[in-house]
Amino acid sequence: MDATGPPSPVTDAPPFRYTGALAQVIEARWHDRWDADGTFDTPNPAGPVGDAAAVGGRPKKFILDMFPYPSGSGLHMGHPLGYTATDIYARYQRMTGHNVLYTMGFDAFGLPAEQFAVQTGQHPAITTNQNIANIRTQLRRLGLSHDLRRSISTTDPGYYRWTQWIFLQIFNSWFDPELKEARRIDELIAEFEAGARRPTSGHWAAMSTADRRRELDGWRLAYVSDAPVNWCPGLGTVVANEEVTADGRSDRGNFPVFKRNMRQWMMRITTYADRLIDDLELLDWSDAIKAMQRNWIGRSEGATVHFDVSLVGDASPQPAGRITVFTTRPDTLFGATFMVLAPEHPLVDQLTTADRADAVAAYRRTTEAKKDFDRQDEGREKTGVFTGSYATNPLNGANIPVWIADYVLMGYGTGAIMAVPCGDQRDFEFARKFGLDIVAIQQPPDRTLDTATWADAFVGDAPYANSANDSLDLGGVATVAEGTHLTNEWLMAHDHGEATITYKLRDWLFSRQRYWGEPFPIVYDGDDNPHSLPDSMLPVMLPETDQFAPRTFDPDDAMSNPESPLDRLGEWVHVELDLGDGAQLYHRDTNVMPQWAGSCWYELRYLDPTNENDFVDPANEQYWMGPRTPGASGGVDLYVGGVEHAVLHLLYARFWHKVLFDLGHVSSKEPFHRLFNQGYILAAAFHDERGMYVEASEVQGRDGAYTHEGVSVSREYGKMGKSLKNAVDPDEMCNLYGADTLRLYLMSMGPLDASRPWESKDVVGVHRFLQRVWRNIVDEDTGEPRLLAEPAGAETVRLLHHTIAGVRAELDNLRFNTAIAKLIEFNNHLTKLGGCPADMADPLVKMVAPLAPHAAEELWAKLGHSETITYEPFPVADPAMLVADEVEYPVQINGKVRSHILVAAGAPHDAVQALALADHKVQAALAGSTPKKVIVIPGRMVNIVA
RNA sequence: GCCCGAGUGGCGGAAUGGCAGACGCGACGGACUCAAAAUCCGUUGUCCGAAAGGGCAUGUGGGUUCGACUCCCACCUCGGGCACCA
Repeated sequence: MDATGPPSPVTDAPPFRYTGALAQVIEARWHDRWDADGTFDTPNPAGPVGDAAAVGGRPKKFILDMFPYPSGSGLHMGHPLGYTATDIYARYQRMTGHNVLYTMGFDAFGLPAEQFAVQTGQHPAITTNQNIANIRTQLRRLGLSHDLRRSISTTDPGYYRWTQWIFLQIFNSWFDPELKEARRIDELIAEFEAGARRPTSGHWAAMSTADRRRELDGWRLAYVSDAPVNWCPGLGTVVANEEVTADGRSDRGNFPVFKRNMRQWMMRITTYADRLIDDLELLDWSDAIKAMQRNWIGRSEGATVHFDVSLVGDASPQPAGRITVFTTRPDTLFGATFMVLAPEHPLVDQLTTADRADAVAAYRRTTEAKKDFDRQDEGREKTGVFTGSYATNPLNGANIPVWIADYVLMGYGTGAIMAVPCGDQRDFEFARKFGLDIVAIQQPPDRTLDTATWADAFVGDAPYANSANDSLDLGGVATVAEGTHLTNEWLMAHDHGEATITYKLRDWLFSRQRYWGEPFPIVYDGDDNPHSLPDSMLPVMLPETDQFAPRTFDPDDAMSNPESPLDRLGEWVHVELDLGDGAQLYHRDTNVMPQWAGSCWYELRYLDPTNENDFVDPANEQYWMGPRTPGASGGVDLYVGGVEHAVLHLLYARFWHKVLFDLGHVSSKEPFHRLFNQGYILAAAFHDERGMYVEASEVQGRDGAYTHEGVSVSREYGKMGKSLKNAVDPDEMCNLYGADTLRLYLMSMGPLDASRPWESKDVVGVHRFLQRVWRNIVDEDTGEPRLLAEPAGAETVRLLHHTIAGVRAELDNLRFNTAIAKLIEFNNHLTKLGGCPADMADPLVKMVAPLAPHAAEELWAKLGHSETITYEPFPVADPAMLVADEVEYPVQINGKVRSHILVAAGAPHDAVQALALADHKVQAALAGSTPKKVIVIPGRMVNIVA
């Protein structure tokens, strides 16, 4: 590749020139100093690291990174990108008087550590700790101003004790549909006992203990369910919907995933669907991420409609029954000319007539053979079979055939649809293929009502036709919204349906058959009823074993069954406990929690990392997270991380936080008030003729042609990483230039939220900048300060204040690239003066400090200061210095700049106009003609309309 | 198909509706050097021109405006997300 080498070993360079080598000496010195002094320790209002006096009246800022998974290959360049941004912001906030909470933890449970452990035979705890130690070293090297006392790892029993505790909070809660919030299960029991609420079936007083237990389990926010889940034999575990790719494979390992009914833990996240959507309004997140979350939750308003149908099943002759469908267009019900059920719909057996039995069975076999993702291949020709049964259209009494087809999915809505071929393209195609009726119920512009002439379905507002019965007439209705409203009222009044909202979001599958995760704080009695363990028995420690490999299967063996590694540990599984009814035998839950569990609440533990009595002291939570104004969300002030967590971590964490809020454990409605998604780092990647990637750093480039070991290769750009073999190691960059240069380069590449291509040859630009700042202040031969004795002139002072105002504005808005550009401009000006005037040095170094903290600390010390620069006040621009005595106005004629005039600042409109018209270039351009109009924008420009 | 976002020099990028191209890389010229690297100074959108100066330029086509990279409409291209979602 075109990577330039290091600034080559300098033999005759001045001894105190700012080189990569000197930078590393300086940086190591300040890392030690910061550690020794506890420079970045941040006081809490309460608890072990509490110091109310130190907190004082300062405003707070909680600045958070998405914590890393401690991979064996260490940090990749995307980590320093986000971490540098938050560090700069944190340092800037400290210099503007804020009490800043900024630290880093490790999301250390999960599949890769376990898979590595299986490969090497080493316990995952050992490799995890080694990796964490390695990454700590890397983070330290970057000069990140973390409060190290607050660091956590999700694998630490002192941490996962509280993950288990929060799980039990959720387990022992239910969602009150009227109040739309979680409440303690005790309160539900009290409501049942008082008769204030009726159980789903029966009367509480008359129910057996077992029935009561079942009833309560049906309300819990965490529950065991025997529902269809994603079973991945290749991984040997079930996985969440969010972990299955669009083509039906596991996002880790890329194995096939099968829908199977299995007994698993679920979390009732669906009860929070509306709040998860509505509260997005309170958040300072990008529209893109908000849209992704809304899209994933998939709220869809419409109606359920019940169709009477004759059931022909042979079990017991059923005179009549009902098929319930969901539709977003109840107003088109008059046009429903047939119905379609998903092939696996439970009513299909009963609906299939004897003469259709063979055809239906054959069709169901073909669809079963296909995996979910094959069925979602859009554009595929529609397939389906008639069941032999008919339903009645409730609006017009029409007898309409009931079909089954795989374009209807069991997993959405009710698994059945009313087909309105005139108004739905899929139904239209199906009707055309199988010769079913298509009745127009709207009069589209440019079409006749004869649907035989239609090429496709019509969707939109248009006058209704064929849409009236004795009690409902859509004749005069103009819009879909109004038609929907009227139809819904009719359905309600005639007991044929009601307005309904459905969601794409499913409940969260929360158990995994792995070893390296949090054990469930749950035991089962002899009847397999789950019991929560009391807080005093937490943490449930992950048992020691050397058999941590999960049982995996042939990736295509859909009928295999999961076997958790913990199942094998009989001595751990079977326990005698006294849970209040005397000592009894129980067996433990042998699942572990998914990797997302630990990251659902880690920001809260940072607030109070060593608290043994509570997951966080409420006083600390209120101080750091609490809403500052009534109705606000509260939460972390700035959360920076990659967009890849848009619907996984960010949805799960919001859900847990909301439960904790409802139960009164936190004062903030949302965990992350402001979210900023950094862009990806891209880099050139090279592949040979076979499409195999080659190590990008070994590629030679000449005249736009590239070779690797003599073989011609092609260039492309892609996300920097191992898979494209184009990774650049942060440590390597630190070795070449020092951490400050790497930080500046990462920040100067472009806006933080944009993806940007890494170009190693460009790094030298910001390195030269630091070198010039250094040289303007320090003598390269002696290492002593060499400031210009004479004070800065008016122009320099004015530029300084412009720079201060600009840099502040850029840092406030995370626009680090332009902040750096403004500093370079100011420093270039000083360079032209021949050095830094004595009165310019302090403000310059302070402005550099958040961006390049090590160099700034060193310069600050050389300028005679003994304290760290960390808490020095950031320079403030003098407004008086921002206005010039004279302003240069561009003078446009018809929008094109023709001349410039110098005008005293604050000159009146007429004077500016007169000066502009008197300008000789303007005179020449006007050539004697009289301007039609002259526009003067004060302080900006003049435009003459000729 | 739907939902986000982006198209500006050779490259990364900068511009509250007000002088397009800040800042950096690269390139070119020069200084230092025996030489090279490193460093420093200068030039650098493009076309015409010796110069002064002028023409053309922010994906394409329209529009609003005294004035548009910026706002509106349509389209094209690229990136990201979702998708037989009823």
